[in-house]
Amino acid sequence: MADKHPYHHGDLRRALMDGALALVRERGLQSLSLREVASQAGVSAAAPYHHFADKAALVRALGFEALGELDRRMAFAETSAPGDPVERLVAIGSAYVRFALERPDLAALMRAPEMAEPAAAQDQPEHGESWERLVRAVVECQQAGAVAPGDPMTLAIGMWALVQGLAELLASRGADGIPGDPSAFAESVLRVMVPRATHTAPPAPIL
Amino acid sequence: MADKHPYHHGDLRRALMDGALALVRERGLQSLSLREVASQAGVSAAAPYHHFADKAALVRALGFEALGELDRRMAFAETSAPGDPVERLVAIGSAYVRFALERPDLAALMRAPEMAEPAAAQDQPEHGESWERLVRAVVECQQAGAVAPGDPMTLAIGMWALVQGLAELLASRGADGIPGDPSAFAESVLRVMVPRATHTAPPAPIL
DNA sequence: TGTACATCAGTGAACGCGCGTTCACTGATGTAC
DNA sequence: TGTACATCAGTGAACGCGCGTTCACTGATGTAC
Repeated sequence: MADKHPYHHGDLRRALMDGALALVRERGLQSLSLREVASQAGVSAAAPYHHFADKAALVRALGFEALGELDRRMAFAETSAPGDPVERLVAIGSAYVRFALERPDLAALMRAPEMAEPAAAQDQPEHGESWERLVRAVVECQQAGAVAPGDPMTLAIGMWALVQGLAELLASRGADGIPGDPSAFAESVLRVMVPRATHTAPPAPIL
Repeated sequence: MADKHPYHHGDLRRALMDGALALVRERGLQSLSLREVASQAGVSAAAPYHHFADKAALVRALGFEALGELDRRMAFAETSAPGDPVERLVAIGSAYVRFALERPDLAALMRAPEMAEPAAAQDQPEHGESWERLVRAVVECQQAGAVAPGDPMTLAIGMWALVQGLAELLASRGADGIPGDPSAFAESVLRVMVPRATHTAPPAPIL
């Protein structure tokens, strides 16, 4: 049991997933190779097939883990700023951007082509819980009169797209010409871009 | 000359680029293969090397063409709505989304990893002209008092991210649950998300 | 107008590579009696 | 406590594949005299 190379690995499935994650992190999802993952785990090229049906299954398993991690972060953001729905919306969006910047490996896996295949359909719908959190935040902003009225879906899709675009932009172009911390910058962009209510004035003395 | 298979192709460079474009369109950038492009053009696998230094050079050539096409579309959008800067901004953003939805092949090539390599640095900076057009439109909106004041770069990056995120979202998730034409939907999202001026009231009788 | 020759744009065969996956196998483990 | 046996999780060799790229080559073209 204290042997350095026991015949049975112990938790090869987990080791393969961790190794794959490291590989994606270092060299990108495109150059993820099942053989390399196996050899990095000190195991033959055939061994992974006792734990995953094929390479796509490994990628899918990682993708769902990534979705879970994103959701954990967004759930935490949802508890912030209990009194201010706009700040909460910003926090939720900001959590997405931070997630994508800190864990580009997970962000890539989450959006892997394998995740869109019918084989992945047995699990999570659409964006999972995270999407619902965002919609909820938008609706609460509208109820507080802080954000433009209208179809909340339209707004939520806009926010989702914004946040995803920001993540990609900041990740790829690095911090070219952007002052300070990229995710702080993203938050300030988010704050500006939240579609505030224009026609419904602040609940102060106007009329 | 009227021979079906003349020894010299005529314009092999162009034929290779067109073939590659078709391949990317059909099966994605990831499965673009130089050998297949060559054989599809009816030419040996070595022939492309008389026209491109390597595969990356082909991809880069296509990427720059894609940037050109995007810029052509954005330039056209810039001429619309001469009296209304917000509508012009929406039109420019909308042109990006339409481009990405109509020509996913070009959109992918434009963002290909090869475009970020130092070898591509001898050409276009950042996003080329297109980016300047967007900044210009944002500034004009601000000058007209129609859009939130503040650093125009922040706003422009927000719009760019939004538009890119929308394109990706609509392209990948198809039109799941989205009514009507995706690019029309994108335009309506854009219209809602343009950060209108809130504190500076419309230039009407207030004080 | 004709010929010599440099240049260009192809060919076809081969290189070495890493990949996902399959197969028959074997060593280790755990359970039933 | 000991033994028989089913099951599980590995091995190692091989399959066939398509890839980017290099090489020495040859056919076609165009130019100088």
